Amino acid sequence: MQPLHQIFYLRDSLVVARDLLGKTLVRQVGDKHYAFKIVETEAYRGEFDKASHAYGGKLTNRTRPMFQAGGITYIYLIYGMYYCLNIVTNNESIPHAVLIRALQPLDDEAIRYAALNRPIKSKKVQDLTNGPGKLCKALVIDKTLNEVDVTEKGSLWIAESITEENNMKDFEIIEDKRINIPYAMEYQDVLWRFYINHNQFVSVLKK
DNA sequence: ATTCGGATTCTCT
DNA sequence: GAGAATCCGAATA
Repeated sequence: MQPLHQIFYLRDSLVVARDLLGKTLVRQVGDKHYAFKIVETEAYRGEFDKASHAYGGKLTNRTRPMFQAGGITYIYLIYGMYYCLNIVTNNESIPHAVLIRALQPLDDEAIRYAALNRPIKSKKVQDLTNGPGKLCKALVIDKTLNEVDVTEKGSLWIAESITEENNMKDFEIIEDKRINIPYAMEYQDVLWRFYINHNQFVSVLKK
């Protein structure tokens, strides 16, 4: 299993958000690997996207990672208590990013790791990683993993899909509005959220 | 089944 | 000082 090359990320976040579906996110701690399938994403496009933290090219300490070349993480704290994981895309100085909204554990090891770090009452496995805040908690992703290079093996990286089905893109992609961006004016209704149809780990289904 | 509010703290003005 | 790319439990219907 090899990391996706940086070329993959040097494109518009709208394209990368779709292409990341079915790919494998690897959380590496010590000599252990925990593998998860990416099943739901959202594209944020800084220049003119009012939902983006980098709207209008706004460069601050927080948004700085988005202005780097694609292939690194952008992680921020939201509502004072949850982290969100984004993958920066496009070229340097174009602040595009893809929010990872839901993951599916690919084996029992991954499930155990998630359950250990995010104890919940629910018996449903889906509830461990079916949301952007949930998956960060379950995979122990916080600000210390900000600006991590996901194109090389390390604490967090992304690989090609591990199953033939996903490599063939043999699944239907649903397009829908992004979640919880009421302040984004005309951009709150664009269909920039993508998820794998019928996947049990998706956080919010289209109405 | 759907709606509502509280938790909690970083970030920017 | 305001507000946030969320989650969960409680209340309502």
